[in-house]
Amino acid sequence: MVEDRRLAVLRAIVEDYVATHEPVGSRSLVERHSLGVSPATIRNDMAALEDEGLIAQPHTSAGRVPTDQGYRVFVDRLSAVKPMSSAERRAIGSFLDGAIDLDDVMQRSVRLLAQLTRQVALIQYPSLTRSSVRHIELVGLAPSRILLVLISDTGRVEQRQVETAAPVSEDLLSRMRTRIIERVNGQRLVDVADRVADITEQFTGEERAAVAAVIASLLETVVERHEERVMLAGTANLAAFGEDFNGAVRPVLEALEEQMVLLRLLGESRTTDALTVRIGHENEVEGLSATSVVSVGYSLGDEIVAQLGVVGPTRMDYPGTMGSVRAVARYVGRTLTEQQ
Amino acid sequence: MVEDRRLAVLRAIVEDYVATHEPVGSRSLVERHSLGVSPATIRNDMAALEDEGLIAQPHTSAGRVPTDQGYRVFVDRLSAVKPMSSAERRAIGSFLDGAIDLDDVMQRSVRLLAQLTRQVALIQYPSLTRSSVRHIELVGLAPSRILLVLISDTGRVEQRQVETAAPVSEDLLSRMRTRIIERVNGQRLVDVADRVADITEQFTGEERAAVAAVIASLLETVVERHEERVMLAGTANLAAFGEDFNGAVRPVLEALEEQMVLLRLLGESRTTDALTVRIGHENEVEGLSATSVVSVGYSLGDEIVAQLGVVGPTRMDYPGTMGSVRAVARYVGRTLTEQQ
DNA sequence: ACTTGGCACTCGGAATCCGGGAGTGCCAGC
DNA sequence: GCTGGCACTCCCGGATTCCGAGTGCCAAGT
Repeated sequence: MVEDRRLAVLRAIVEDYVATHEPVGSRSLVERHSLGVSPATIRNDMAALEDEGLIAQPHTSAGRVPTDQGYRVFVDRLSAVKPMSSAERRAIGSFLDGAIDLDDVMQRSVRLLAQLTRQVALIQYPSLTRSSVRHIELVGLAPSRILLVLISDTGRVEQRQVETAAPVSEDLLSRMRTRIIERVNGQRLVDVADRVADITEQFTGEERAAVAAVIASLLETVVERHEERVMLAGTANLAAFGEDFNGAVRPVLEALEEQMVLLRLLGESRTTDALTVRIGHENEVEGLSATSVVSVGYSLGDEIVAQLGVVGPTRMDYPGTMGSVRAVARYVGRTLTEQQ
Repeated sequence: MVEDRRLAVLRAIVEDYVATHEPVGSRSLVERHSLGVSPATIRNDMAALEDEGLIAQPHTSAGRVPTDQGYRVFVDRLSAVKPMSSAERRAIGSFLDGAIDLDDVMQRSVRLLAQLTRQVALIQYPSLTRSSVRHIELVGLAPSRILLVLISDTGRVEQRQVETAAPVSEDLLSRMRTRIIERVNGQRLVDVADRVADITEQFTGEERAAVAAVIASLLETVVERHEERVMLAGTANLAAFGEDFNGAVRPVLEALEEQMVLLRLLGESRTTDALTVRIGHENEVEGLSATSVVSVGYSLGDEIVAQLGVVGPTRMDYPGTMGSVRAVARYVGRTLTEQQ
C-alpha cells in the first residue's frame, strides 16, 4: 500500500521530469497529480526513494530527478508500451510503401523513426547470415582486377574488388563464375565457406592463384560484412539535449560517427525480438552514459535479421518511444517480407 | 599605397579573428602584426573598411569582425591556398591506400577530410554520366520481381528492383539480358537511352510489357540516379560553432540531413576543377547563412566526375581548408583512376 | 503507524550594481 | 597623411543582494 504510493510517486516524478526537464518538488507534484496526500507525505516518500537510489537531488534544496535506476524501475514496472494511434499507423504504412529497393527501405524507415520519436534513429541492415545466395557475378574491370558481386535473396547486393597477381582471361573468369555459381547458388551464406572450399583444386597450377584470390574475397564478403552497415538519421534532434554542446552533445555525435559503436549499441541482442532498453550507464559506450537506447529486432519472414532503435537523452518519453520503435520495426519487417 | 595597407589591415583582422574568435581592436592588431603604424592610423583604416562594408562592429566600442564581403575579399585577393606539408601528403596517401571498393574510397576520403579540416566534410559519388557500362545483370528474385544490377567501369554498382505485371520466365530473363548487354556493353551511360530505345520492339506482345518495365527501370537508373549520393563525416566538429546550439548548429544539422541540400551545395560547378568558396549568404541554402562551403571537383582519368568539400563556420581558416580540400581531391582522383 | 501542518534552514538563480578595460571617434599638431 | 592625446561608450566579470522553491524534522492529530 505504502509501497504502491511510493512507486506512484516515482512514476509521477519521471513523467513530470520528462515533460518539464526540471527537477520536480513535492508541492508541484501533488498539484499536477491527484495523489490524495499532502506535500509533506510526498517528501517522506521522496526521502525513501532517494535512499533506494531511484531519485536524486542535483543540489540540496532542489527538487528531485530520477536516476538511471529510477528510469529502470519506471520502464520495467511502471510503464506500458504506448501503442500508436491508427492514424499514426497509417502514416507509417504509407511512408514505407513504394520503396524501390533495400537501401530505400532502410532510409525511409530510419527517417521515419527519427521523425516519430524526435530522436536519433538507427537501423542496421539485415544480416546476411540467414539469407542465401541468389546470384554471383564476376566482372573483369581490368586485366588483373575483378569485381565480385554477390546478390542475396534479401535483395542485398555486396560488391568487392579483387586484385590478382597475374592477368585473368575472360575465359577463366567465365569458368570460375560457372563453377562458383553451381556450387553456391541457393545456398545459405553461412554454408558458402564449406561449399567453395575445394574449388581452387579444380584449377591448374597457373590459374590457381587467381581463383584462390577470388574465393578468399568471396569468403570475406560473406563472413566479415555480415551486418556492418548501420544507417543514421535525426542527429539534429540532439538539440533536445540542451544547450551545453561540448558537455553533452559532442561526445554523442562523436560516438555516433563510429560504425563500430553503432553496431555495439544495436548488435548484442539479435536473437530476440523483445524491446531492449539500455539506460544511461547500462550501455557501456563511452560518451553515451547520458543517453538511453531503445532497440528491437525486426524480422524478415519469421527470423530476426537485424535491429533498429533510437538514441536519446535518458529523460526521454519511454512509453512513446518504445511504441514508435516497435511499430516501425513491425512495418519494416512486413515491408521486407513482402518485397522478398 | 594607402589602399595596400588597408587590405593588409583587413587580412590581419581576418587572421586574428579566425585565430581568436574575438572581435579585434586596433591596439592588439599593431601588437600582433608589424604594420609599422600607430593604432590611430589603423583606426582610420578600419573606419574606411567599415564604410566599404568589409568589416563590422558587433556593438559600439568593440573590436571589428569581418563581414561576409570581407571574407570574400580576403579569399579572392589576400590569401593563397596553403599547400600541405609533405608529411601531411604522405598521411593522406597512406590513408587512402588499401581501399577495397568505391564505397570504401568515399568513406575514407570523407573522414580524412573531416579530420584534416576539423570541419564537416562532404563527398559526392562519382557521376555515372561520364562512365560506361561494364556489365548488366538481371536476376529473378521472385516470379514477377526482377533485380536489375548495373556495373559501371568506375566500379560503381547500381541496383534496382523491377516489378512486372506478369511472371517472367528464366528463359525470357536470359534473352533480355543478352539483348540488353549486346546493345549497351561498353557504351557510355549517356548513350544508353538511345541504344535501348527499340529493344522492346524485338519482343512479342506478351513479353513486351515485362521488357518495357525493365528498360524503363534501366533508364531511370542511368538517368535519375546520376549523382544522388553524398557522404558526410565530421558532424561532431560543429562544436567549433560555439555554444548556442539551437541558434547556430541545429539548422546546420538539419540542412545537412537533406541529401538534396548537400547536392545543391556541391553540385553546381561540376564542370570545372577550380576551388569554389561560398561564403555565408552566398550559398542560398536556408540555415547555412552562417557557414562557408569550400568545394572542388575531383577527376577520374581526365574528367571531373564529382565534387567534394567541407562546410564550416564563415570564420574558418580558408587557406588551410582550401589546401586540404584540394589535396584530398587530388588523391581521391588519383586513387580512383588507378583503381579503374 | 501514517499523515499532516508548521517552521527553520539551505541554496541556486535572477536581478542589480559597480568598476575596469578595451575600444572608438575626433582633433590638433607634426 | 600620420600620430598622440583625450573624452566617451559600453561590454563583461565579479560581488552582492534577495527571493522563493524546496527540504528535513518535529510535534500533534487521526
